[in-house]
Amino acid sequence: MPHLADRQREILRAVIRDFIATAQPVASGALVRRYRLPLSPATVRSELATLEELGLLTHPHTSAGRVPTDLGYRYFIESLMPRTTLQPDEQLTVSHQFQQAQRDTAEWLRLAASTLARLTAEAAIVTPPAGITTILKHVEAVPIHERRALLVAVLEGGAVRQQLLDLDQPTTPDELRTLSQRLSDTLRGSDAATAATCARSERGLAAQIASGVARMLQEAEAARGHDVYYDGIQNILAQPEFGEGGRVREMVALLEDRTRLAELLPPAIFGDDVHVAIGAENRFEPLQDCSLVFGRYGGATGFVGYVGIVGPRRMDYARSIGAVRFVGRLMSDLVRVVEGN
Amino acid sequence: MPHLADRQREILRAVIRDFIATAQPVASGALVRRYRLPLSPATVRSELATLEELGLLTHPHTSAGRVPTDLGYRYFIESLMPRTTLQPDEQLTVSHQFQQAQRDTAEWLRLAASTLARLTAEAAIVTPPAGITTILKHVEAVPIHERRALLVAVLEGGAVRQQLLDLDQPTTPDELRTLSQRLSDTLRGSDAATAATCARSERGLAAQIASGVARMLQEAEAARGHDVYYDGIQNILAQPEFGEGGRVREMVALLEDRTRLAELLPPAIFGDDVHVAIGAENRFEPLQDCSLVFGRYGGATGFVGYVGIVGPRRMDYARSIGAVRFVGRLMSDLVRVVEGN
DNA sequence: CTTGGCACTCTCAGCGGGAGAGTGCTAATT
DNA sequence: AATTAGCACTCTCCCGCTGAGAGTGCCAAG
Repeated sequence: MPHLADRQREILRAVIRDFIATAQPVASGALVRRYRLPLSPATVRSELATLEELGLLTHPHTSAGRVPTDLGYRYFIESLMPRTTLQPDEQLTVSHQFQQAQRDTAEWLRLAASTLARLTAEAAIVTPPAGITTILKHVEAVPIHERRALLVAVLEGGAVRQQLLDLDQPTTPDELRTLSQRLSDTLRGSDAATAATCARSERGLAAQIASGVARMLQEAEAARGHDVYYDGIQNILAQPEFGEGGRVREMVALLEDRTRLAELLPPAIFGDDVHVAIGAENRFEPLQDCSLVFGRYGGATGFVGYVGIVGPRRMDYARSIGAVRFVGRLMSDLVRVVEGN
Repeated sequence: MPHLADRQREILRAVIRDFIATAQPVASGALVRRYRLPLSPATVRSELATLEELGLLTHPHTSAGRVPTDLGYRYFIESLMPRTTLQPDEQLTVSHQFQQAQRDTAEWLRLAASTLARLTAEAAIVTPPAGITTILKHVEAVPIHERRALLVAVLEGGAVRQQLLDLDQPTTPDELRTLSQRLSDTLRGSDAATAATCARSERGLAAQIASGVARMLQEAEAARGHDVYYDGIQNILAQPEFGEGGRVREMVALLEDRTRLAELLPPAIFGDDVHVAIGAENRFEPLQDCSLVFGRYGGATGFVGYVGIVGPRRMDYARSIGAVRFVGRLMSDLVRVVEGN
């Protein structure tokens, strides 16, 4: 990261601000006018040339204004940007909505995605908390008729999975109830492998139910890859840089392909704080013109999920980072509540 | 609906086929060449003029080819289009996927949307089966710690809702189990109102749980409006007629606004068969350039949901209708299975 | 080091013209 | 009476041109 004089920092900041606001290359004259710089356009021009040599800005063509490079944005984020939080009233509204949505895992994941999309005016992505969805807390067999039952598994963290089971032998509701109570106690705390082992040591109906549970847990593990929530595609379409051209379609295709999408957020988060990948810094070819702002959330016991947004490089990073951080924190709180602390 | 001579029908069919395939106005010469008509372009031109007078075709401008009107498409669908079904191998693949996804309501709704989007290359919309989600089949209180429990309600049709409950008094797992068993028996078959009445006749912990159930059922009723699944937005972006311009954004905004979206499909289905709304036939302003193909699905007991697609007016109606019909039938089968017949 | 001045470059919108595609009409043909 | 060939006419689309405008880069003066 190059070292800059104060005046250069000031000018770089102004260029990026302006470009974020207008999506147009920024001219020396416009900078002087709009930011009341006590300098002449010529002086600003020479500073701009220096910043360009340092790799922080570019030129679309000879006689156009300046545009930030990935490195320029990076510098901006690291050392020029104020650390902002959401407005108190926004915070209040959002956390209020979250409190109302505790009830249902799927519901609050969807809420998180739509809230984030609205707050940032970008596309938002949320993955469910992993780990939480693969350990059994309780199982129940609900009779449908004498040869069929609905198996309902409550997982650590409150997620619920269900599966129909055709029973080998006719069974009364009472039998089923007793049996599922015993199995629920036996299987509590199991993951898929443990449940499968247990199923082998049982026989008859009990074995059938236990292996049904094992299958559900296994599916729950496998489903993690497909289970991704997104919202705010319209916000991407509203960006002038994505207005036309086939690029948008590829981006949307990526967002709609949950299997690929699930791989987008997780990598490369070390610390606990929000992470930013600018332009070419992310590995996904269709997103080379985009930036990602993402973080992880989760409880004390290490069940973590990811939450983030995708938008143009030219993005209000201060606000985006603030929003992702805030929503991530709210989600962590909720996970902790569900974990029972 | 005007009456047409055989030759006119033939020509109209050819025009619509061609326009669906190419998205370009269709010229008389091109028709003769491509469809090997035993006529001269001049003859075809005069027939085209007749069809235009009848309101089945239009002209973008004087020296351009013909384009179908809404009425033209309507005539095509009613009397020119072959009734087609999906290829046997497609049917097999799709129904196989559906069988694997029985387990989870949310999962198969999502699957239905993505399957339909893939089959038709349009955007797909699916609503959950209503009714099914508002009558209780079973309730279970899972202890989290002594003052907190997770209430899990299994609804008719196998949907599951859940809610955290802070208990007024410390309770042992065994107490909780006994209690929830009794309440499950009492409340089976209730809707929100009945459960609320029952809650008033109980006291202490039982009252708390019962009113929790009532609240969940009520929320389930309210949530129906928000609970819509869509997929295939990328397919809309791929259509040449929607390539640019702000119209697409409005369309996507409509799809992403679940509250409005939920109102899109239900109206005006009388019979059991698939319904088509062409262009201005639907009430939604941003969708005036689109057609909807939608149907309802459901079980014998009258729990119905809607399933459909949105695409450009210029759409392969035969295939779309076939796909919607097929997926709708599969979903009806699944609902019936879950209902226990 | 800063600044005014100036030449130079590049984009963009607008204009005109020519090619091409396609129609509509009319008169000839079957 | 229906069909067809011929032809004039219309409209779009593409191409190249041009002038205006915006903005830079450089240089020489302050």
